[in-house]
Amino acid sequence: MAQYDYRSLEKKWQQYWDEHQTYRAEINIAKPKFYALDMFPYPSGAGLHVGHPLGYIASDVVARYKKLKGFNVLHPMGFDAFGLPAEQYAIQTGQHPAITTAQNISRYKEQLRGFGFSFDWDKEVQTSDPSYYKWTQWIFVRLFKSWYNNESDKAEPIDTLIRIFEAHGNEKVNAVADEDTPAFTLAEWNAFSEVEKQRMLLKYRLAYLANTIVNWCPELGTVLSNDEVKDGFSERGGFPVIRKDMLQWNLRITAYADRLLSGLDTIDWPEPLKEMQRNWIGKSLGAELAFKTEVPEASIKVFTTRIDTIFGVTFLVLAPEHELVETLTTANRKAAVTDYVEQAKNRSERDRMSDVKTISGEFTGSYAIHPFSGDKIPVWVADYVLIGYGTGAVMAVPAGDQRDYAFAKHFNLPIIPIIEGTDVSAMADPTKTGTMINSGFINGMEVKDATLRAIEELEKLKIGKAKTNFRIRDAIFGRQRYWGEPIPAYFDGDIPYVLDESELPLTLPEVDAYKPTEAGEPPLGRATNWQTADGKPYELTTMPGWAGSSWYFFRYMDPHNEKEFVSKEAQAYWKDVDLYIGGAEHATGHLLYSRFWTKFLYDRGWVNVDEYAKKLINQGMIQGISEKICKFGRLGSTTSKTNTIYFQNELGIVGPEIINNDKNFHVFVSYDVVNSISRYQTSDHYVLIDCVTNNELDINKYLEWRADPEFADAVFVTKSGYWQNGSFQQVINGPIEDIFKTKPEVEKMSKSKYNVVNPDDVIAQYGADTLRMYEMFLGPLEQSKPWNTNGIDGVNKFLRKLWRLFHNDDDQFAVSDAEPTAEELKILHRTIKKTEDDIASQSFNTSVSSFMICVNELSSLQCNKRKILTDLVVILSPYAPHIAEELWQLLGNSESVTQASFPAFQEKYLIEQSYEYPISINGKVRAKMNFALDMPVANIEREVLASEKIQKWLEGKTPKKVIIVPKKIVNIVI
RNA sequence: GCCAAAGUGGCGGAAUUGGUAGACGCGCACGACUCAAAAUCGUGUUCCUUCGGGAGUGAGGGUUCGAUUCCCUCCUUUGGUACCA
Repeated sequence: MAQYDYRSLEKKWQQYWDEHQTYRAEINIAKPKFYALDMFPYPSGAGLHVGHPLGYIASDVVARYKKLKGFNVLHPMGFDAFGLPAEQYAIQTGQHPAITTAQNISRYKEQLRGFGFSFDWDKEVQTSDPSYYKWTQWIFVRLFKSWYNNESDKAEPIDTLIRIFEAHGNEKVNAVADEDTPAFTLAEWNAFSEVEKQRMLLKYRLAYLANTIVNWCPELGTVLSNDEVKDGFSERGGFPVIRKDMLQWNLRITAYADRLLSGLDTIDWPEPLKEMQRNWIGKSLGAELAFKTEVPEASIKVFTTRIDTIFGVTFLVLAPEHELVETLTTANRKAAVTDYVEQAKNRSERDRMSDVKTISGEFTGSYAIHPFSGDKIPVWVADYVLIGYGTGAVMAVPAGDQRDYAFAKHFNLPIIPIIEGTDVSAMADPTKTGTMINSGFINGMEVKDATLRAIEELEKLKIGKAKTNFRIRDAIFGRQRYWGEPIPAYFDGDIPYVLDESELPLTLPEVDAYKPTEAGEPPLGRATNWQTADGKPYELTTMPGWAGSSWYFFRYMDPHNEKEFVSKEAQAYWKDVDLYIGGAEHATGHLLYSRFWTKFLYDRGWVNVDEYAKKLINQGMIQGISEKICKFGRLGSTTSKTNTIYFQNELGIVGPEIINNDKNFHVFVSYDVVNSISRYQTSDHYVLIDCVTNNELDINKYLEWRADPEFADAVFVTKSGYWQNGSFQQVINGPIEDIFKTKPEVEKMSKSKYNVVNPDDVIAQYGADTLRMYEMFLGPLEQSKPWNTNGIDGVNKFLRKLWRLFHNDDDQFAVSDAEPTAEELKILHRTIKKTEDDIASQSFNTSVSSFMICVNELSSLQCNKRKILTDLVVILSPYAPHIAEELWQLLGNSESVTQASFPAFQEKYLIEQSYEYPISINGKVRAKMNFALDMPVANIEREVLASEKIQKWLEGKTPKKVIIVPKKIVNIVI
């Protein structure tokens, strides 16, 4: 093999790596570890497109580099195999989702193999495998058997809570629990029945069952988490989502809100992503207080961040779903309020959001009592108050809050200014500084002091206290679906119990269909015998999609362990992820939940880290460029401005030349003439990207792709004529322009847009090494960019050039054993240094550039020195492993290049003897002069000023100042 | 609306702490080799220019001997998020 034949070469080495298990990672105490992790994919039926592997390539480069640097590298891959598409497919076809999933996984693995990744496939995990989800269920069981102790600020076994109850009741317990948890004494606890005890414990468990308002998607027949809902529609499928009150499994992630927030400061994650998580957690400091009403047992709790504005309260507002709405509504307001509440409840998320400007609400007829002034304050119900945030009720301060202001204006409620100098005649003033007025005992105070004083007073009167509120809600942990991990719980009456560890995994039962039962139960309701040995029914919902992905990074460390989810030894050695690469779209989903699970596992002592990923990089998305053509809908008669084509009538007859064609046929118009006829109805249609080059449609290819007789007579109108029946007709005088323009658009790659670029095709044409290097070369990793094959030839050319460095004109391998020259060493060591720096800062694109420069320079020096080329192959191998292996072998090495060590750059080759200084005068570069590096600054100055050229520029003036920055510049100021 | 990131040739994109803007690649043009093509190699390529030079990193202003880089105002794009009290 003499030419660079990537096809056979890449196949050969991929096989070699498999056979020799080159990338097997075993615990080795003697070596430092490095854990490079990719977000594992959901194996969709469409296979990989060129965008998916971008992050994998980057992590592979780092993994291979770290290995060369002497690290023991764990670089695993697996599959997030439970998911909706496989289930939807199963519902339609009756094929078991496990079969579809297995097929997709094997296709994915085949595709991934083609890239030459250094994955250790022995570590593979699949979340849908019972030997994996056994441990997902195990963690769920542990969550159920844990509570959150605010005193120790961590999760503890539920037994410790029971012991406290048995000794003291719950009066001294400081735990995270349901809002409605009542206080009870030791005596009361002991008097509880077993059912009552269990019901009470459920209020403390980290996995619990509760009535929750959920995002219900009727089309999908399941609930969705907040991050699965976009603008009131389901993320997958785009079906409408409504709010519904349901009994649901939840995880008490709110217990960890503060630690999830503070933990962000300890990890090296992208700042925008951290910010997203901070916003999602939404910590706000304020106060909670209760307003008494005329009904003795009904006091309204509100949360506010502006307790200083308490004297500006002129009304209270309840969310329509608020439990006190019914109690507080007076008889004469009943009809109106009930009507309003009904209407608000039935509105979908979408309606509510698109309609934020309409002000609506109803007066309940009741009044609350202002805690300080004793004034009567009307209580309203309005849907601008959300039941899901704070207490579901607000104290309205029209002077300080724009929404309250608008509401007050609309319903003619009073507005009391409470900060001196603010103007509330036209809008609210949310200023947070100034002196309080109209404010009773806090009059004359600054806002800051007023806040403290008001809280003090609330606490004294025992009607309120300072409170931290979080936006984050507990995570709903159940889906009414088949294809997920069964929740390992059963019911005795209405009390849930979890299975014992020894009974796991609770495997998915066979069902006759994958859709809900007639009675509307989840698909698991179809399973026969879905119950414990003594006949207690199992839970029918399965876990949400994010369950399996919340801890997989630990399983990779020890995937075959049947006794533990990860052994103590494996976890102690691999510890945490050193580099995690994946998309930012998981910011408030997977990346938050997995941090939560890690902290829980840490609290209970099963892992020894409370953050699992030290460093995270979000790779950008590679988008596709879709191409559209313009089709005419309705035709009339006009002359376009730029040419003489006539559009005659309704039938789609294009010009006088083809007026005799009275058939109804398709007319497409080139995009460079569309504007001149834009008053007609046109529509855009996607075109398979293969039919388009440089925004020009290949009409024959297009018709071939459509393969539809209806298109046989289609007319394609261009600037100077039209194309029909295989030939082009010119209809105007002048130069022929038969170019049919398409309109490109950068969008997400998707089947329906015909813009998917399959990596298999690119690999077949250029090879995996070219594709790997090209994806790295395309631009910064974090940035999203459209896929564009325009530059791929350049990378391929580079690899061929590299190959030729090792071969003579007759394509025979030929390297020289002569000693390298200083210049050659300089080129090599500069490249080594650059490669190291670039990998440290993840600037993979400039690294590829530096290789190109290196090879260009070496080949112009005709350098084929063994000593240079050996090191060059090693530093290139993380990017282009196949060609590197081949050249490494040709150089006479018996082991794989992955066994080599990364050459250290030597400063001595890089030291410059002299430096060419740009000489600038008042900031403009006017000349260049060479000086030895050790030349004193004073001497440089003297020589510069003495030079003729500079003298000319100075025009006889004396410089005010001469600035010399070593190895940078000489600047003369006149 | 709020939060975040980003605006540099025909294109993708470079530019350590402020120090020769446009590296590297694509594209384009010309040339060499060839009967020819492919491949390869070489030269040029921000714009304007009277060939002296001038302008130039979204717009405007500021700090500086010197600004793509720092500060202020504005514009545009892309993500995220929202009656969050």
